[in-house]
Amino acid sequence: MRPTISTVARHAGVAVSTVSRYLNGHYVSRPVKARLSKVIGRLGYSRSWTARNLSLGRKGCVGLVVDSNQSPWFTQLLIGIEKELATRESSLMLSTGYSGRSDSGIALEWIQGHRIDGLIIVKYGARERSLLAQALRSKIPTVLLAPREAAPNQRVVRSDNYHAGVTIANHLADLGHKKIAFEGGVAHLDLKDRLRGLTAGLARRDIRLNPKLVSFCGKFEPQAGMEFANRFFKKAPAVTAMVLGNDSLALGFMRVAHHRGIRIPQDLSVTGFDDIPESGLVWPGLTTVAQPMREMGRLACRKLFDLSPAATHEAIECPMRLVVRESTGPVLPRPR
Amino acid sequence: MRPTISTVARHAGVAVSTVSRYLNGHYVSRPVKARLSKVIGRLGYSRSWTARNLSLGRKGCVGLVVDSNQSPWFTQLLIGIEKELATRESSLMLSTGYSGRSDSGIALEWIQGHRIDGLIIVKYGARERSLLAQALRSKIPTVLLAPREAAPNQRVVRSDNYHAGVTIANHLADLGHKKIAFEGGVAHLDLKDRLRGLTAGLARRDIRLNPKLVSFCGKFEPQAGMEFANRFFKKAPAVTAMVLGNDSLALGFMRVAHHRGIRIPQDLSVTGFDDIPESGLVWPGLTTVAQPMREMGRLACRKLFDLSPAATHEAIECPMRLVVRESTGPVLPRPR
DNA sequence: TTGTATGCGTTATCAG
DNA sequence: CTGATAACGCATACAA
Repeated sequence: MRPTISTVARHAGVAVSTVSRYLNGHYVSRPVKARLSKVIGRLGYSRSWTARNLSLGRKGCVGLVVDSNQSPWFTQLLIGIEKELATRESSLMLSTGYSGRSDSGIALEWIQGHRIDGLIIVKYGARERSLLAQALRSKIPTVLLAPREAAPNQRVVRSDNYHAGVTIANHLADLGHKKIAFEGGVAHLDLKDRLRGLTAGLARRDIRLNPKLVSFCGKFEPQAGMEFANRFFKKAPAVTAMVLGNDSLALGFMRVAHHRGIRIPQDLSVTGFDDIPESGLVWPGLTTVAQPMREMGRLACRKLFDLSPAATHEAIECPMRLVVRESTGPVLPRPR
Repeated sequence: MRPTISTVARHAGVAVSTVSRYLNGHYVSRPVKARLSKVIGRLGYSRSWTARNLSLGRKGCVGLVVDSNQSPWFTQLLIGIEKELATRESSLMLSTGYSGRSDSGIALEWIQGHRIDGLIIVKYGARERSLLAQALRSKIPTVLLAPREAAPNQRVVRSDNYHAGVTIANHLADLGHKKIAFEGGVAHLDLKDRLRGLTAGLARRDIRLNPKLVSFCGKFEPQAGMEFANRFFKKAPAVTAMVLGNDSLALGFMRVAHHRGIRIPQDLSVTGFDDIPESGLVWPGLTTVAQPMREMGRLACRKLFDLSPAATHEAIECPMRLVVRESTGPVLPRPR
């Protein structure tokens, strides 16, 4: 039998309420304080969170919902969240969308079972709509981290995709590129912003992004990047730089390029978005724009616990940082 | 105010105990059953896990402790664990070892705060010793997933590293390799097993692994693989195949190889262990031996809830699967 | 400053 | 089959 608060009370010869007050840093006389400290140490007592939460009417847990295929994103995000959560005596409950089902069942049960105080949904999209609806109905604070689609009047933390696009535009323009193609993957909010930024950034440098060289293949996986690459190289458009909608696509694209003997960046510069760990691992390393996942995780927690009305109205936009590696280079005079 | 069990009882005109019995599938008469079903649906009632757990004297949560730098491993592992946990009305609490501290503070608090029913420690090593000790003291069932060091009489799930080594040995021998080098990274239990298997497997094919070509650089990161590669290529030993202790090292190694113009696999075959996602993403793809992480996660949960004495004595060893990609090829006649 | 009493939402043990 | 009632371990008005 583990010692409970009443065990402590008995051993110290006081009432449980006194112990409770002691534990919560309220009024206790010096001598009693000393005695309790001793008894607690001797018994190795510590509070039961379950009981404490029940009494306080809270859960001491926040839920995190994330698609299972986001592995690279993931770790950084977790670190940020955990660090912030530790401050709040709260811990993390996790659900990856493992089930092939279209809804996020586990998280729904969290809500219905009153197991969480708040919810963070990563990359909110169609599959998570019913989840968000349920959270709203149950009045569980929810923040959308890098949502894929708009959700009005919600707590949102995202990265500044528009300026990321501008950044890529400037980088490529600086290197002398004028013939540029874009393949975005899935036409989500984020991706549209990236494209808008790219287009605007290039325009500012008097470069026009040919609409015929802009596409969305509808997927995000490296495999999709490979398939796109095969189509792309078959047509072999006169292009000196290829902008992919994210790093996964870009890595798949580069893999095929190597296979076909295309030299990067001499024959073709390639860029991505996100800066997943793999991007620094391949050769040539992928030039990309990094999302500050760790920071975003941390901000998501803050916003979750921020009950001011402003929280649900002002989205936080984190700046993305250009990471120049070897996959981009100056335009060379000789043709491909 | 959310409906509680007594709200339901009142609306249905029965006692709370009856509702409880209904909820847990015990004896209830047909008419009452029907009435309760209706009332619960109308009220949108569902049980409070906090209260339920308190009453049942359990926590409804298992803790997962994992080093933060294991990202690739991670997702697969989580999927396996979650799937199994869902069966047991239990959910997952997560802690990555973010803090630079040598102990795993968050998990310690879980134990002390009685927040978890069980604990899974991934890659148990020196940093987790105090955590395991605490878990034992508190009698919290714990399973060690792919431990780095031995821990007698514990629940253990690992992969069969010895046979993985043998598998690599056979693969290379089949391709005609005789001059083989090995760099293991950190000399953990797993790595020693891999080396033992490799050595034995090669010996069975009458190939001797030259001890001078066996090393442990003491790290596991791609960066370490890169540093090792630089040293390796400076000495340029007469070797046709390089076996790295894990995929991260191998990827770092290959990156430098490319950079130096070494052709893989024509000039040098390279293999790793683990099959992290990146290994299939680079070109050439890395030949490696896959750990069935998903399955291991699932087995870890099973073992956690298995209270038979056998559980703590027989370690589960999962077979690893050879994944042949482009980084290995036959030995070519012409020298480097 | 300390003790008493009550509530948090369930489950389980009893009688009836 | 059903209904009181006592746990579960802690927090907090309120009274002393």
